[in-house]
Amino acid sequence: MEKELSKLYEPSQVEDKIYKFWQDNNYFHAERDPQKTPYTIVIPPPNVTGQLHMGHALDETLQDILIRWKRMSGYSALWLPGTDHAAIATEAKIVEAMRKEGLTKEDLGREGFMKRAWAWKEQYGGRIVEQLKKLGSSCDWERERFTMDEGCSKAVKEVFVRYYEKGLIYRGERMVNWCPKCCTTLSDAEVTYEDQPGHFWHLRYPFKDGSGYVELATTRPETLLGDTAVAVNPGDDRYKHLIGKTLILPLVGREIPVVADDYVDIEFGTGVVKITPAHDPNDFEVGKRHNLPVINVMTDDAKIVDDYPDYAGMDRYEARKKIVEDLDKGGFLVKTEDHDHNVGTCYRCGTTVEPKVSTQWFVKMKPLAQPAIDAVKNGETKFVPERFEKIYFHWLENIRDWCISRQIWWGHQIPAFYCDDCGEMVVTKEDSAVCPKCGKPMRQDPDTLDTWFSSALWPFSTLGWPDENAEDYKYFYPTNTLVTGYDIIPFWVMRMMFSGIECTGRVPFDTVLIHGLVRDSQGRKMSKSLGNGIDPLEIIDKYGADALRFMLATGNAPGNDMRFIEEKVKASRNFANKIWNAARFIMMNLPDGFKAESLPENLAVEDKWIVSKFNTLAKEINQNLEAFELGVAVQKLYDFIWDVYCDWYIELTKPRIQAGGETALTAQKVLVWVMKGMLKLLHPFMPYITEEIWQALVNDGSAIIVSDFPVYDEKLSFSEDEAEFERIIAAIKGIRATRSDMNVPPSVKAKVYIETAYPQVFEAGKMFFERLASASQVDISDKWDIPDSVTVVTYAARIFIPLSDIIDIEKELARLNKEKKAVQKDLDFLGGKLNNQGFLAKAPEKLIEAEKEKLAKAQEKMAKIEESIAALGKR
RNA sequence: GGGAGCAUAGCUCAGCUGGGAGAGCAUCUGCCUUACAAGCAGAGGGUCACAGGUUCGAGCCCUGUUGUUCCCACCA
Repeated sequence: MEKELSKLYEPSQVEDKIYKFWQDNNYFHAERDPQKTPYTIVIPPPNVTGQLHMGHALDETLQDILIRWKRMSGYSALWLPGTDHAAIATEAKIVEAMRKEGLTKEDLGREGFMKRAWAWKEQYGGRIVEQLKKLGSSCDWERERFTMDEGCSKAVKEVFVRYYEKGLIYRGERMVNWCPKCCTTLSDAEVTYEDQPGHFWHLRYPFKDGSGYVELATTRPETLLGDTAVAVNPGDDRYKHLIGKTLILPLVGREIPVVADDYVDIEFGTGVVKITPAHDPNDFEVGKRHNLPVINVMTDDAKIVDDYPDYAGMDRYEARKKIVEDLDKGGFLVKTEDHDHNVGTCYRCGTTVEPKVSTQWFVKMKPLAQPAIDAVKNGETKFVPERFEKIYFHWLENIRDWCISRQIWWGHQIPAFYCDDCGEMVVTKEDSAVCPKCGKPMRQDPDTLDTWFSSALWPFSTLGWPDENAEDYKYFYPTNTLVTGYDIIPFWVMRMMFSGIECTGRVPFDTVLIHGLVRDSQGRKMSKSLGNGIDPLEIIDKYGADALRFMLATGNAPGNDMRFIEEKVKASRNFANKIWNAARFIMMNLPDGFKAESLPENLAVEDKWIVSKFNTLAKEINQNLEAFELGVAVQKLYDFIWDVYCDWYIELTKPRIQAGGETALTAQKVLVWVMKGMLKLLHPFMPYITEEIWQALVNDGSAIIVSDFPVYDEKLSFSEDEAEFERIIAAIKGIRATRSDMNVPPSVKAKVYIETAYPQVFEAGKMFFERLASASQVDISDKWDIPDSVTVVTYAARIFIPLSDIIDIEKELARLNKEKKAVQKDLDFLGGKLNNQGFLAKAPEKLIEAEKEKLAKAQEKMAKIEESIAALGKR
C-alpha cells in the first residue's frame, strides 16, 4: 500500500483536504444528462448573514445523505444551495450596527442604506456558506443563488404582476399585525402567541343622561382613548334597555353609543365590551358592522398620539399606567383582577404586536390554497411522516389573506407605482413608470415584500423560471425532496406549494421530509437568550464532521425532536475510529501489489457468510433510504460494521492470514471487497472518513463519492452457508460464555472435544476455536464421552472442555439444570404456539416454518442437555 | 377551546406494514489477545404509563384515563 494510516483517525487533518479534492474534481456538479434521471433538492436557504446552528446541521446532514446516496445510485443529483435575504432580520442587524455609529436609516436615505446593506451582505454573506462546507455538504456551488439576485428578483416581479393581473393581489385597508420595534407589518405566521400575566381592569362608563354607569372590563385600558362604542349582546336581557343610549368616555369626554352585536359573549365578564376599532381586530369588525369611526391613538412605535395631550408621546405601557391612575382618581376604576392572557409577539424580536389598521398589499389566499390542499390530498406531494399533513391542511383551510407589504427597505421593492398628481396606480415589471393618465413620472411604492414571498418561489426561481425554456428548469424541475423542520411548514412549505402550483402548474416537490428540533441536553430549545446553543463548528473541531453527522442521523425518528448529547457524538467518533482501524488492519497485512477487483472464486464458508450478510445489508439500507428511514439505516450499518465485520469477520481472518498462502489471499480479497462495500454504504453518512480510507485502500484514482452504491445481488446470497457458519459462531459463543461464567481466564487454554452431527462444518472451523475460544486443541467426533469436563451445549454441538482441576460436579449439574430450565421454557412456548390451531390456520406460512425450525433446534439442544445431565449423574 | 406528539433498561432514545423486547451511555466480571483501551470477551437490568377492547398473537391497532411537550384559536 502506498499510505500508512495513523493509529487514530484525525478528522482535522482530513476534512478540508478531502473537501477540496471533491471540489477540484467538480464532483458536486450535476450535469443535465439525458441518460440519467434527475434528483433535485433545493436547500432551505439560510439567512444570508446568519450563523450555522444545530438546526442547520441536522437539516443539511439529512439532505447531504440523500443527495450522496442518489448521486452514487446513478441519478443526476443536484443539491442547489443559496441564501435568503431575510428581510426583517437582516435589516434589524444592519440598523443595529448603524445605531452604534450614531446613524439612522433616514440619515443615509434609501439609496445609501441599500448600498450599506449590500456591503453588509458581501461581508457576512459568505460566512454561512463556508460553514455549510465544513459539514461536508455536497452542494453544487456553481449554482449557488440568493433570493435578491437578478434571477430571483425577476421571478418575484413576474409573480407579483401576474397575481395582480389575475386579481390575486390587492391593496387595501385592513387590520394588520404591527411590530412597533421593527416598525413593520407582520403576516399571521410571523406572530407567536404566548400567555402573559396581565390584569383585568373593571371600569365604569357613565351615561350621558346621568342615569348611572355601565361596567365593563378590559386588559388594555390605554386603548380606551380610541373607544368609539360599547357593545352588548342583543339577546342579553340585562342590557337590552341600554342599546342606543349614549355614554361619556372617561378621561376623553367623547360621546359614544351602546351598540348591540352578537360578537359579545353574554357569559364572559360583565357582558359589556368596549369597542376600539383601531386597535383590536374584533372591534374593527364590530366597528365596520356599526359604522363606527376608527380612531387611531398610537404612532408607529406605539406611543400615544398628540391628540391626547395628557398622554402624548408616552409609550403604550407607560400610558396604560397613567390612564389607570387617572381612571382611579376619577372614580371610574371599579377593581383590578389578575388575568393571564394570550398576546401576540413578533417572532423576530419578541415585541408585543400591536393590531393596527393600515393600507397594505395582500395575497388573496382562498383560490391559491385549494389547489395546494388538493395536491397533498391526492398524493402528488406527500409528507414524511404523514402526520404533518394535518398541520399543513389546518393552516391552508383556515388561512386568511397574506399581508405581503413590509415597511422596510432591505428586500424586493413592490413593483407598484403611484401618480402623486392624479392618484393613478400602475403595477409593472419595469423599473420605472410614467402615469398613463397625466404623463408624469410615477413614484414607486416604498414598501418591500415579505421575505417569504421570494422564498416561496425558490424551487423554480433558482432553476431559471420564469424562462420556461431554461435548461435547468426543464431538466431539474419539479424538485424531489424538500427537507425542513416542522416549524417552517406554515412559513415556507405551504407557500412554495401554492406558488409552485400557480406559477408552474406543477407541485414543486414530491416529498416533504420533516424533521424535528435539536434541543439541548435537558430538552430545552436552543436559544440565544438562554445561551444554551451548541455551536456545530466547535463540535466539528472536536470530533469531526462525520461524527456530528452520524450522531444527527442516528437514533432519531423522523419528525421527532432530539436532544443534543455530547456523549452521543463521542460514540459516533469512536465508531469512525473503529472503521478507521479496521481499514488499518486490512492494509497492514496486504501483500505488495495486491489488487482486488472482484470476489475470488474459492470462498470459504465464513467468506460466504459475511458476503451474504453484506448483501442483505445492502438491500435493507436501500430500502430504508427509499423510505426515508435514515436512522434505521445508520443503526444497521453501525451494527454490521462493528459487530459483524470487526468483531467476527476480521477475527476469523487472523488465523488465515497467519497461515498464509491461498486461504490468506482469499481472506484478504474478501476483507477488501466487503470493506469497500461498507465504505460505500457508509459514505452518505460519513463522507470524509470513507473517502480518506477509500483513497488509501483503493488508490486507483477513483473517488468513493462517485462510486456505485451497493445493491442487492441474488448471486451473492448464500443462505445455507450462512446458517452453517452460524453453528460455529453459536459454539464459540457458548464456550466463551461458559468459561467466563466459570471464571476461567483466557490465558488458560484447554482442549475442546466437539460432538456434533455436522463434523465437516466444524472441521472447517477448527482454527477458529483456537483463536476465539481459547482452545489448545480441537477434536471432532459424532460421539464423545469425556469425564471431568465442562459441557457446553448448543443446538448444533455438545462440547466437552476437560478442566479437571476446576470441575465441581455439583456446580456443573446446577449449571446444566439451569440451562435445561431455560430450554424447557422455549420448548413450552414454541410447542404451545405450534399446537395452537388458530396460529396454524392464520399465521403466515413462513413464520410457522421459522417457529418449527426453532422448535427443532431447542429439541436438539434439550436432548444433548439431558444426555449430559444423565452422564454426570452416573458419576 | 380545538389538534398533535411523547410516556419502552439507571440515563438518552430506536423498534419498518402486529409474530418470543433493542442500541449507545452507565453498572458488574474478566482481559494491554501484534487494527482499535476511543478497545476485546462475558453479565445483570424492562408488568413497553394505566384500564379495557380487537386478534390465534398487541410495545405496535381501537376506546378511555393519567402525566408531559408542542401547535393552533379574536373571549374583551
